[in-house]
Amino acid sequence: MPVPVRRLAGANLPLVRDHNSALVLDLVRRNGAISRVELAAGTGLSAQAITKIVNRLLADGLVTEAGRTGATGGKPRTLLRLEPTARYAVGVHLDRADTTVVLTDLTAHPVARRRLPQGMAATPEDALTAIADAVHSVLAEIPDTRRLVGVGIACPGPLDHTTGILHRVTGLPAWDGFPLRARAAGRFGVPTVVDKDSNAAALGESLSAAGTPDDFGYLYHGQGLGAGFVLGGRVYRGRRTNAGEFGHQIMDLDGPRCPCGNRGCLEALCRAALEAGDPARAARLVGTAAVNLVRLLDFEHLVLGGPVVLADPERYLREVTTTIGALLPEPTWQRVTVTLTGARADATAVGAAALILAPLFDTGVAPAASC
Amino acid sequence: MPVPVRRLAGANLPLVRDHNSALVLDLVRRNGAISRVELAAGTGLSAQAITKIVNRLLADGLVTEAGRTGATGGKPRTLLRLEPTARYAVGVHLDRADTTVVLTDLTAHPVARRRLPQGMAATPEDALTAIADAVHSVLAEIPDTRRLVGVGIACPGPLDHTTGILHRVTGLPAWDGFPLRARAAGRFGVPTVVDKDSNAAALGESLSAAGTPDDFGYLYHGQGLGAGFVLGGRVYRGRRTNAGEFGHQIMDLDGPRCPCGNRGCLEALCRAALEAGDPARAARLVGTAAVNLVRLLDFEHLVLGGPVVLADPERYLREVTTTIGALLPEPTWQRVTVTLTGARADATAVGAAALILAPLFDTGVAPAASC
DNA sequence: CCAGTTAATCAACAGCGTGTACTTACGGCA
DNA sequence: TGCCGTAAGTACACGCTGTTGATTAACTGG
Repeated sequence: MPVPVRRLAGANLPLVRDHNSALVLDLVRRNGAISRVELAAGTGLSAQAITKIVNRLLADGLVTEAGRTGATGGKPRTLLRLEPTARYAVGVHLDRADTTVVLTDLTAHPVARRRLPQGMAATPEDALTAIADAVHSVLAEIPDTRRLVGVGIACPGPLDHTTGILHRVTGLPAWDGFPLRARAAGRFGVPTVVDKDSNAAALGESLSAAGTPDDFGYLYHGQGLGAGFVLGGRVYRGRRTNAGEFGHQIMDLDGPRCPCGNRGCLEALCRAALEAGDPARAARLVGTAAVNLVRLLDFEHLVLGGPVVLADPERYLREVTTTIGALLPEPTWQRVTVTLTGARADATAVGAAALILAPLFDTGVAPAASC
Repeated sequence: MPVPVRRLAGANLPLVRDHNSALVLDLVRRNGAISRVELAAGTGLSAQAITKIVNRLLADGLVTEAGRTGATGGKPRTLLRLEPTARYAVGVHLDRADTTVVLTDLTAHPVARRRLPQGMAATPEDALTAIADAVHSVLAEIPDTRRLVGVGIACPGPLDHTTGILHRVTGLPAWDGFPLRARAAGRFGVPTVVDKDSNAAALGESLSAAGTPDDFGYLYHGQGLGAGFVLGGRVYRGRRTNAGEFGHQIMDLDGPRCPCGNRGCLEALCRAALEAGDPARAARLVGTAAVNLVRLLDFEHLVLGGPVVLADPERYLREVTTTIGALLPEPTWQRVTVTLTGARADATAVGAAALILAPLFDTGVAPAASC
């Protein structure tokens, strides 16, 4: 039988329910405290439907009633909030030199944290063992282990997010082809997801920062340079999870050779600047590449993170911001805002946890940006 | 009352129906001819649901039964096809120097075509009058005017797709702030949509070419250089319809000044190459910028269009392809395919019609790319 | 204390896909 | 020619969704 091209996407009643529940939960999350009336207006659903949905969420303990608004001549509105302790997620940032494990609550706020000296220099199995220990250690903070939604793992690419298999991680042949997701899931016994570090960090920013827009780019400057894109409120990974290859953007046709074989890659230029003791110039180069990015994807918001950024965050931010301001014309473009990642050094680990939390607020059915 | 952040997205029964109908219609479109069994497998819906949905589509005349497959020991499958004449759309490519108007059927194939000497050099009202005449002229080809879904208009940016208002079109102050969508809709009396030329062309490729993937980039090389992105089967426009600003990608930090004020913009480099009588070099420059694009968005497919490309399509295609091959490493990247736009000179006008047809195959509720 | 107003809920209902059972339509074989 | 096995496609009752229309809850103001 010829296999149809499109993957399953038929909608039925349970799916409608889950979608609307997630939609309401997402609205509660974004607004901090919100009334049923506003939920109805924000979703387009009737007040009656909101009542039913909220009752389900209350029964599940996901939201709680928290005070009421000042009345304006009628019954005051009851405010609803997320119950942070209703669910937890573990985020693992598996990096080259070390590993960070965090436990976050439903609001993606970290409540426990472990740092492991083992990174990807260790063998996969050794690293997994150390991670498993740390995961079990942080889980002691949870009142009821059943509240754990799952474990998210962020690590350097390339990798395949759908299968959770790592590919050719630079300089780490032992991890090439390692089925990280399957192995980790087997150890933890809970849903496990693997994603690129920059994707995770971007999603983490989306979930943990309050007013994060639906479209923005996360720029990670560490040993390498990567980017994570949130488009329409979701991580955009591309077909092979290769999206966000920021470091090898060709910025200078006659530039210096990069180990990748090409000339004038952003990463090669930045490295040269850093080795020359000029981090400000590296930041300006990233700013220039960011301008290209803004022009391509119409971003109005960028988030900066990673060790190089955090070495002197304010200066890095300043250099990037002024570069963008200098290279973009006034009219529309000037709306672009640039911020530093909220979770600082733990941003990627928190983002890894966000990989697990995000589906609670988005069941995979979303509105279009069409006419 | 504080307005909730998120726009309406609550799902109810009618929406489920429309979504599933569009989903089925999309599967029929993509596969050319497909059986109910395959529709069930492809959507995840039960055979009974497919029966109901297909019956609705048959009643509406959108699909027709067309033969059956060879039986394999049981009842043979009945094949379903789109009925091309069931719906029509008009596409208008309003360009600087001239205007192209096409009428397409449901499959986005052009069935009538008019070329107008008036472009955006004319006053908006004069141009609209000429367009309106052409639109009424092509509508004579339709058996029943009620089958017209609407009119799509593609023109150079910047513009706002949601409002249909043009902004600061370079060198055409008369059009600045012109509410094209509203004015055109008033004249035609049918749904009207306005979008950037490159966005329209990209969507047109998505709808008219058979095996177009869900994610690809359309590169337009004409008077300027623009790009249109189809991500997850939909045009990605960004918040202000500014996505796809490809011409002012900075490719050479020490390059020549561009009229935009910066140095080394792709457009400036290409223009210099063309003026030097070296179109091959221009194509290679575009190829280099395309490599950056592929790395950022993980594209496995690119489509080339626009006058400069079509001046010598095969050579342009060859130069771009070889450049990409030279700059991308073997392993994963090498899957990238590059093609020429199918509709050639009318590609943008056909794409404008596709803006109207696309919602028939996608109601705005779509699957996620999540775990 | 009651009228006016707004929030939230209760109750009956329409319509979606689903599950079970049935009909249709073909090939194979006697 | 007729029967059987197989697979496609359909009827019908059902569960569950959000919706519409009426009702109750909770506050302000006179």
